[in-house]
Amino acid sequence: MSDRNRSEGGEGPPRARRRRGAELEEAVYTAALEETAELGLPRVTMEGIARRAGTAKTSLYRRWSSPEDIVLGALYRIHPVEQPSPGADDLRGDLIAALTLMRDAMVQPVYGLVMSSLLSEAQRRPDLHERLYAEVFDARGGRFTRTVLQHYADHGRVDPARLTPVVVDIGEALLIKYGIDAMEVPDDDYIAAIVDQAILPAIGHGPQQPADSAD
Amino acid sequence: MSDRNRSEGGEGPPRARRRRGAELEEAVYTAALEETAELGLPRVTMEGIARRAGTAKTSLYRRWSSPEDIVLGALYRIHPVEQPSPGADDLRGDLIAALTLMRDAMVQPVYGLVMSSLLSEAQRRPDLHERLYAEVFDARGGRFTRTVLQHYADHGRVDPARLTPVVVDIGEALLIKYGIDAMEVPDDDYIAAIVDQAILPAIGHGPQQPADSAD
DNA sequence: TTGATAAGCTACGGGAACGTTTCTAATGGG
DNA sequence: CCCATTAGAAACGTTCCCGTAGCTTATCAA
Repeated sequence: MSDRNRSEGGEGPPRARRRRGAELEEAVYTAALEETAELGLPRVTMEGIARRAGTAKTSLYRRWSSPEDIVLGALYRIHPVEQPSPGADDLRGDLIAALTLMRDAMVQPVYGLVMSSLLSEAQRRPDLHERLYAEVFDARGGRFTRTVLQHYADHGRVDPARLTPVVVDIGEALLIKYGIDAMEVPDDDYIAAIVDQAILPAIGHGPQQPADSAD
Repeated sequence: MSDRNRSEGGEGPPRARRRRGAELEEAVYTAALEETAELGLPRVTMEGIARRAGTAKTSLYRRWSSPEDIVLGALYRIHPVEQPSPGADDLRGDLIAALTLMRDAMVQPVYGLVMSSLLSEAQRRPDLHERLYAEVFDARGGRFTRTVLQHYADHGRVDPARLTPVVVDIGEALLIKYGIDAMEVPDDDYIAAIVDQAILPAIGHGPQQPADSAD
C-alpha cells in the first residue's frame, strides 16, 4: 500500500504510461460507475473515484467539480438508446423487444444499481431529479414501451383512447418492481408475461393465450 | 448555539424535563425517520439523530448499535397494516381501497422518502434487503392488492389462473413508478385509472367504462 | 528538439463523524 | 425520602474526505 505506481490497485496495465484526454476520461467514468454501484451515490467521493481510476484528485478537479457531475456524465454514456421500430407489424414482438432492451440495460452489472441510487437521491433533491431526466432520460429518449404503443396507435392498430398515462407505464413499472423485489433482472418468460398478461389486456388485445408461463 | 437546553433546536417543549423509556425511544424514532427522509440512509449518523432528537449519543448507543438499526425499528412502527377486507362484494372498490391505503402510507411525508432510500441501499446490500422484507414487509403483511385479489379468487369471483406474479403486482408497480417519476403521490383518479385500465383488464374484468379520467 | 500542456504526487488545514470514556444530574420505584 | 437507574454533557484520538497549492514529469505538437 505504499508504492501506488505498481499495478497493484487491481486493474490497470503495469502502467508506466500516462493516460490523457478521452482515454483518461473513459477510465474515470468507469471508475465513477463502479463506485456508485458499490457504495451508492452519497458515498461516492472524489478521492474514491481517483483511487479506483488510478489517477489523482487534481486531475479530476481539472474537469469536474463534484462526484455527481462525473456520475451523470458517465450515466449518459451507458444509457440505452432505443432504435426506432421499423414500420413493423408485430405489436407483441415489439413490446417484448422494448422491454428486453430495458432489461438488458438493467442487467449491465452497474446500470441498475447506479440508477436505483440516483433515483433515490433524486427523490429528495429536485435539482438532481431535474438533471437526471433532462440530461439522461429525455436526452436519450429512453421511453421504451411508450414509444412502441404510440407508434401502433399512430398507425391505427391500437385504440389511442387506451393509451393513458397509466397504460403506457405498465411495462416499465413491472420491470422496475421486479428488480426491486427480486434484486435481479427478469428473464424472457417474465417479460413475455408482462406483455401478455398486463399490457395487451390493458389495450384491449386480450390475452391471446392464457399463457401460464411465469407462474 | 451554546446553551442546548433552551428549546432552540426546533421542536421540543422548553425542556427542563428529561425523557426516558418509551417516550425517549419515540422521539429517537421520529428523529431517525426525519433524518433519513432529508438526507438518505447513507448520510444518517448517530450524531445527527442525537442532535435532532435532542439527546446524547450515549443514550443512543445504549439501545442501538447503528443508525440502520434505529431506522428499521422506526420503519416497522409506521408501516401500514392492511385491515382484512370483510367478505365484501366490491372487487373494484376493494382494489381501490388497497391502493389508497398504500398511497396514504407513501404520502406520510417521511415514509416514501425513507422507503426509497432503504430500497435503494438494499439493492447493494443483501443483508439489508433481507432485514427489510423480513422485519417490515412480511412482518406487517403489506401486500395490498395481492391480498384483495387472492381473497376474491378464493371465493370464486376471479379466475385463479389469472393471478400470476405479474398480475398481482400491477397496482403496486404503477404506484411506485408514479412516485419515482412525479416525485409525488397520485390522486384518487389516478388510482381508479390503475384499477380500471390495468388491473381489471388483466384479470379479464374488462374496463367497465372506458373511464378516461387521468388522461 | 523543445516547450506548452496536462497528468501525477504530496501535503496542507479544516471539518465531520466515529465509538468510547468519564462525569454530573434528573427521575421514579421502593 | 433515598438511591439505583438511566439520560445528558463533554471530551477524547482516529479516520476519512474536502478543496487547494506547489511541485515534478510524461506526452504530444510545432
